[in-house]
Amino acid sequence: MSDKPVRVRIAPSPTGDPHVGTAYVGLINYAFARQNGGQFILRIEDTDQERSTRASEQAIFDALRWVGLSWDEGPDVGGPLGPYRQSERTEIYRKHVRDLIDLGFAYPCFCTPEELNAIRLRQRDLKQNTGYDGTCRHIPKDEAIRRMDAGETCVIRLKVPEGKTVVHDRLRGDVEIENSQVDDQILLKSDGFPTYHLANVVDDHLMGITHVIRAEEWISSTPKHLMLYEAFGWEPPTFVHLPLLRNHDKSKISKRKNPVSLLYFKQIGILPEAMLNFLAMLGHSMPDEREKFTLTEFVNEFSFDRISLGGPVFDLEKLIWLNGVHIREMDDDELARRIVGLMFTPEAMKPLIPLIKERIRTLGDYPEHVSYFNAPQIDVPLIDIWKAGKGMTTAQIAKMLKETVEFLDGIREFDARWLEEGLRTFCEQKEYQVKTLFMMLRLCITGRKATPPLFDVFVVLGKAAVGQRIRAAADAIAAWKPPAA
RNA sequence: GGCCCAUUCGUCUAAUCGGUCAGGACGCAGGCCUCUCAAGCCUGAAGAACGGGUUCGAAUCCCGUAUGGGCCA
Repeated sequence: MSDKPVRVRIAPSPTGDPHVGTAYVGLINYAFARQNGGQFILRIEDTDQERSTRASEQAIFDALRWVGLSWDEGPDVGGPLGPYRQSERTEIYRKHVRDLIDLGFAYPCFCTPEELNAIRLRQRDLKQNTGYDGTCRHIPKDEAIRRMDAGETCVIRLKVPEGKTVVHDRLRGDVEIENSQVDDQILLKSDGFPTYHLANVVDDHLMGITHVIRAEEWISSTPKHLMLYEAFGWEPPTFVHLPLLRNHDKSKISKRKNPVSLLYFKQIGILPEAMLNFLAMLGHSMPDEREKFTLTEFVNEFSFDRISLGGPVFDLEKLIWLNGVHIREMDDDELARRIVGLMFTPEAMKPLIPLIKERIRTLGDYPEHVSYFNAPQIDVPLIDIWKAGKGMTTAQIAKMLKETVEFLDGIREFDARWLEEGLRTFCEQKEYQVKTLFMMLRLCITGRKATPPLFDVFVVLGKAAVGQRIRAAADAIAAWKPPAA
């Protein structure tokens, strides 16, 4: 290992809500950088033009700043080795791919989707490993370049050599993988955009990254990255593959089964320092086993040697407990400021006002009308939901609610008119009673029978919280027994 | 299905040179305190995936199996 100054990075994709996993991996990278007097870099991986948005990118900046992680270089703060947005670096990737072709480590592939599909089917029939069979590898280089320059549609693939590749992982030791297991990975897509693997390696090298600290899911693609370093003649960084955060059933953490949006945790009133503190306890422990600590303390004590490799389950209960500890130990004035900042700033209150204006008679009525907006969980009156079902079994109700969440997950725009129309159509198709479903949803997300218009409440609450609450209610009702008649 | 990673109470974890009644925390149960509810304090139930080895001695090292997970398809 060299004694170059430490430079690490996180590279989130700006799709959807800012993810708790980004904060987790960010925290470890941040701690390692700070501990070693190095730099922590934020790079935006927006090569998926379809799904990336500027709004999502901004939400990542905001969420990381909210938890208290700051970066030394990034799209918004600049830096000497930018640009830090991959969509602004496509020329760099194209040049490097050109070099790879010249050196014989990559080749253009003209196979059509139909041909690729045929290859896959044939391999499946023969019970071979699936993967590109290397047809276009054998096209002579000058012919291939001529066809490519003539504008024939193609992708550029990595020419995986024979042999095996050893990944030196800081936490797991040497991991050997046969190169025959590695596909001739696409490096550059036919639209001229790079894939993750290429962009990642090129950027990490050009940005002087010394340690790639990322989630375990990347370990099996590391051989591809190593081959690229080798092909370019670059020294690879140290790889550190962190355990993956898990749902309660141990699968990789996902929004279907767990709240994962940092926006959600903020909304229900998790303190940013508690959020970070909690994440720091997953897969890592302090030498004295203390559970409450600050970011600075974590930076001082963090060590790769104290990381445990079993994928930790994200336990919301414990997060809420820890948050309570932080609240109790907080200075009164500070706590007051935090509550005001969360609930009573003009910006935070504004969306709630139209919903309650015609329902309050004194200003003092305000709190009871908005109490469910920032609640971490709703005490769902199961008996009322059951009664609203008018004879439906709890299993039927749970099924209906789950289907509704799935429907909501797929909805394009989370806006009141759109939601109502969508759900009415949904009821028609499924032959559910509109009134019944709407009352149940009201009970699920607010715990009450009387509320402002349902879909206005949906919009203010946001997609993450709505999905979370309905899911929780569905689980609760499924496990509940109605009273005997 | 192929490859890879992992495996200590339900959950987060400790014990890093093999010797511990396997410790702590969340949650759960019971109790104390108390106008209620929290908080706080006390007590309790709860764990080494399984099978082989190595060793005087294994949670700890090795092998196999199982289970979970990830990636690719």
